[in-house]
Order: sequence, then structure tokens, then C-alpha cells
Amino acid sequence: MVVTFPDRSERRVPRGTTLLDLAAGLDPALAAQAVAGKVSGRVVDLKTPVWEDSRVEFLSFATPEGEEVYRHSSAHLLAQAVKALFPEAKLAVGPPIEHGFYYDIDLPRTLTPEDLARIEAKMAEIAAADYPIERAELPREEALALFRRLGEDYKVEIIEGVAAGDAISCYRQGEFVDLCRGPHLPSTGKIGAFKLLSIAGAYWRGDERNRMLQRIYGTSFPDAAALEAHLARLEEMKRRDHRRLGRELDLFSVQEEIGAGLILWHPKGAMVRKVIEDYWREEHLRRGYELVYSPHLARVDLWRTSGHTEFFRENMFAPMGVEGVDYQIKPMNCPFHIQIYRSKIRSYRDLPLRWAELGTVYRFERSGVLHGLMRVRGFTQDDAHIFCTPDQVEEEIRRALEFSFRVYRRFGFAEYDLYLSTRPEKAVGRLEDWERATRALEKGLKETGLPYRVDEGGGAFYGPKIDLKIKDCFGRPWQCGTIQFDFNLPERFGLSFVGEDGGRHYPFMIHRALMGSLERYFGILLEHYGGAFPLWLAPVQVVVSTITDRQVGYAEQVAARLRAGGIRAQADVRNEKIGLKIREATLAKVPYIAVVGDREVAQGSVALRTREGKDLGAIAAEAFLAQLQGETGREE
RNA sequence: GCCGGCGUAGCUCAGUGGUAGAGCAGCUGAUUCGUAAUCAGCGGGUCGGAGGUUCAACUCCUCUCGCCGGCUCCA
Repeated sequence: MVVTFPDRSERRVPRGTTLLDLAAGLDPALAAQAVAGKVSGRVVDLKTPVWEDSRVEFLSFATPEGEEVYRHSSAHLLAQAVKALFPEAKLAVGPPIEHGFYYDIDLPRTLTPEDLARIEAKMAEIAAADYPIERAELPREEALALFRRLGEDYKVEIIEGVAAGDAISCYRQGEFVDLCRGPHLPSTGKIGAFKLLSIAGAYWRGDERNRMLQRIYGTSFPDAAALEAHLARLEEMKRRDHRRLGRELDLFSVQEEIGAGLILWHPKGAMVRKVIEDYWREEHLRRGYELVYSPHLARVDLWRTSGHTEFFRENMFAPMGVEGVDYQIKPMNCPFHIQIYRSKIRSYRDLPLRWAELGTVYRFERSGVLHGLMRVRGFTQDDAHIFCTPDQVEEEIRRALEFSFRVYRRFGFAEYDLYLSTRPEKAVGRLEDWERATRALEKGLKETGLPYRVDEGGGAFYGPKIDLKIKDCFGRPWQCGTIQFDFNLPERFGLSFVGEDGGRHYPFMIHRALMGSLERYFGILLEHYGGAFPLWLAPVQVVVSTITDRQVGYAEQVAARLRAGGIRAQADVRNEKIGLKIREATLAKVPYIAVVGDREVAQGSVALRTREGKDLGAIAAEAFLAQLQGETGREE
């Protein structure tokens, strides 16, 4: 038979040759690197024999599929070790995940961090023993009997869920057998470097009514160096954790006395937020938006009309009675903007109306899900609602997308994931409106030239949407922007505009956010930049530091001059050594440190140093101001 | 909300039933100094909160609040 490789080369081999033999025959290095293979597009074990003419490909750890196989086998290695140490353990599921793997296990007792070390040692033993990993397929009934005998209740449940008639595959390595679709590595010795990272609770099948299992997380790599690199990355992520930087840089705090999930913005954090807000407002005004403001609460009747009391109840704070009328704190801004729309008759000539508000909303979130600035109970949305005619929809989408990218670029985000979510089964609104809106979204996405994914039926019941996820410096995606049609609220509130024909028409309503939540966006920025905000965002842009008391007057004068020129400058005139001042300013991640000693006073200059430790030499104070103004200036 | 872990000075953390500690930060003083920590002295805690066990509780038990890691959902 003939096998064809991706480079179109062919090779004649006997029927039944395994991929492993095939690889070994081609190149021993290839065989050593391969973790799985692909036969006619299907990912399979290397031990799979090939029986007919096929396209064959070898997958190394460097390929996404290869990585999955590798991590999947790592999960099995973990399971085998756990079963060796805890024979009573019942295995649930153990899939590969991004950057690692986990296994959910029902154990007689809670694991401790010391157990992880023991399990890891056992894993090393099993890997060193290099047990061959063998696949076996058995009829459903036999598989059921096998796992019943092993006491693997969860596996039994899984098999029971498999369609009758389908063969069940198992993998055996040494004494250990696991129900698994595969594919897997040829032997346990292939797993080079691994580490168990954490233990956490997880419900069987993710359902909180089910039993809580123990989930062990781990990661693995072909060699120790790659594992080390990954662990170093995790360390770096920890160092950049926004909660840690928030405290170290004195930006914000969350306090028990205030309440969980409620943020206090300290002066420096508030300064960064102010800069973000100013930029946001300015850009909106330049793009034909108008700003609106709305109150923090409204009568319950409003939320009833909007449907929030019905569909969003579990996320809303309880109503409060005032003079016999119930009020509720807002979880969203839209009903207010709608009421502004309704305050008078709107003509097609008025449209589109683009209204934006930095609206602070409050949502009840279960205590266990709160997380720093990323998941809170009170947050400010950079909300906007666009009311337009059906004819204007395409143009508005195009503009909203263009606007989003512009803003993300300004904040240093160059990569995005784009998602289009279409009509779900249960939906409100006219089908033709859905189609028109979805077409407009799709057209807008196509025009960007960027790839996007379609989530069929993933839209909200009230309209299709585009979600924009930005990627931070670690490549982690964060959903921030959204462009979302709403066919529900205009209907509920009876919105209309008078058309050219003098008749009443429904306007299209689009919800649009760029950053999502200011709190969360700030947290993302903080981690993205590791606390070293670019000059235009830095809460303090320059510290002017004296060397001795003789320069105090001059330093204060320079700082005042910079401030007058619109620069956020502070003078550090403490009676401390210059080394200390530089250290502190550097740790505070202030972009520029301007040192002034007798020489600088005499020359009317400052000696510049960056937070990265670069010495920029002496520069005239006025020239420095001009330079800063240039660097912070608005992009066109 | 659920499972597990944690909660000691502003921060990071020692302290396993018998008089609460360290480093950093803070304050006071000295020092007037050229690119990441000058020196000395001093103050600072109802050990998250409430209740219980005990002659005695930071330490053991119960409840509670908060934080951390997950589970479900999401900005």
C-alpha cells in the first residue's frame, strides 16, 4: 500500500505497518518527536496500523493536537499514580486543557499539598518504568462489566451515556486501565517533564447538585526546560496580578468594611481612570456621540417594563421602599437611555442617536465568584446605545467596529478574537430584522479583514451580537467589547420614530461597549503593562528629585512648570539620598525621574533617567516639557 | 451558593495550650550625599468577628465575615 505525507512524498510499505514503524523507517528523530499521528485527517495512536492507502502525518508536541494527546496521557499518568496511592479512588474525567491537564477524582479524603508531592513522585516512578500504553476496544456490555468490577462508578455512568452499539475504547498502562477515547502516547516514558499545580473542588459534570470531586491540575512538557519556562511564566503572571499591583502601587483596594466586590479607587488609580474616561469621552464626542447621565436607581416599575425583574432578577439587589414606592438599584443603563428616547417624538431626521454614558451599575454576584477588579458587584460600564433606522444599521456597525479597534490599539492591544453570535431557538423580534441585523454584523466583520468565529444560535434571545475579546501580553483573551442588537426593549417600551412616510416605525437599538467595565478593563491594563503604564496613562509621569536641600526651590519650580504644562509631575525634596529616591520612583513605575543637583540648577536643566534604568543625560527643563507634551499628545 | 485552603502590626510572614515576634513601612533625630535601600532611636496588635471548652486559648471546638483556588454564569 502507499502512504502519502503532507509534503506530497509517497512511500510504499506493507499493509498493517504502524505509524511508529513508519516514522522510525523515515527518520529516527521524527519517531522520537512524534506523539501521535493523523491518518486521513483522523488523530490516532502511533501504534495504529495502517491497512490501506492513506494520507499520513506525524504530530509532535508542537502541534495543537499533539499537545492535547501529550497532556491527555499526562492526565492518565496522574490517574494511575493516584490509583496506586489511593486504591479506593474513583476516576471521573481527565481531559487536557490549555497549558496543562486535570483529572477529577472522587477520593475518600481531602488531598493536601503534601499529597501532590507524593503523587508527583509516584508519577515519576511510573514514567520511568515506561509502561507501554495499549488501546483495546470492547463491546459496551464488556466495558460496563469491567468498570463495574473496578468500582469506577463514574466511568460506568459515562459508558451508559454512550450510544448503544458503539464500541468502547480503553487504554491500559501497566496495572492501570482507563476508559478513554484516546489517542495516547505509545508509552508512559514519553512524558518528559510534568508538575502538579493545584487542587480544587469541581462538581461531577459541572453541576452543583452533583457530588463535589477533587480536581488535580497539572502541566507537562517534553523537556524540563520547557516546563521551567512555563512555570516562570506562571510566576510572572503572579507578579503581575492586578490585586498585588493594585496594593503595591496604591491604586485601589477592596475592603471588608465596605463590602465584598465594591472597589475603592485610591488617588493614583483614580487618576488613571480619569485619563481613561477623558480619552473615552473625547473620542465619543469626536464620533458623533452625545453624553448622557442617569440615576443609580429607578422605580421597580421601570425594571418590570424592561423585563429585568423577570430575566435578571437573580443578579439584582433587592428593592427598597421609599414613601410606599419600591425602587431598585440599576444593573444596567439601557432603560434610562430608552426613557430619554421616549421623552419626545423622534423623527427619522434625528437618527442615528448615539448616546454614551459611563454608567455605574450594581449586580449581585455570588460571593465565591468575586475576584479583584475582574469580577465585582459595582462597576462602571462604558455603555452606549445607538438608535437608528434599518437603513443606517450597516454604517453604524462599521463605525462601532472601527471605533473599538482604535481604542484597543491606543491601549496597546494589538490582537483580538472576534465572535459573531446568531439567532437562538428562542428569540423575540421579527425574523427579517434578525436577518438584516446579522447581515450587517457579518458585513462589518468581513470588512475588518480579520478572522472571526460564528457561534450559531449563540446570540441573546433579544438580538444577534459581535463580541470582541482583546488579548493581553500573555495572550489571554478578555471579553471587553460587544455590539449587540436589541429587538426586545424597543418593543417593550414601544419605541418609535416618525418616518418619511409620516408613519410610526420601530427604531433599531444597538447596545455597544468598548471596554465593558472600567474596573475590569483597568485590571486588564494593569496586568497587561505589569503596572508600568505608558506615559499618557501613568498616574505620576515625572518625579523631580533633589540631591541636597540646595535644590529644593529649583525642583519645586521645575515640577510646578511641568504641571502648568499639563504634565503630572511631583517634586521629591525629602532629605534622602538620590539612590533611595530613584529606587522608590522606579518601584512606583514612574516613567521619568528628573534628577536635579547643583549642576542642573546652574544650567536650568534636569538629568533624566527612565524607570527602565536608562540614563538620558541632561536636558533643559523647557525642552523636557516640550518632549513630554509631544509624547503624551493625542494621536490623530 | 458549593468544595478545599487561608485570615497574627500598613505590607510580607514566624509563633502547636502558659507574659505576642521579625523584616520592610511609619514616626523622631542625626546625616546634605550624583543615579535601585545612610545610620540610630521610638511607637504600633481586642491574633478577622462572636460564642464555647479549659485554671489558662493566637493555638482546641462551633458559628459567622472576608480573602485565595476551583465549579456554574458572566463585564
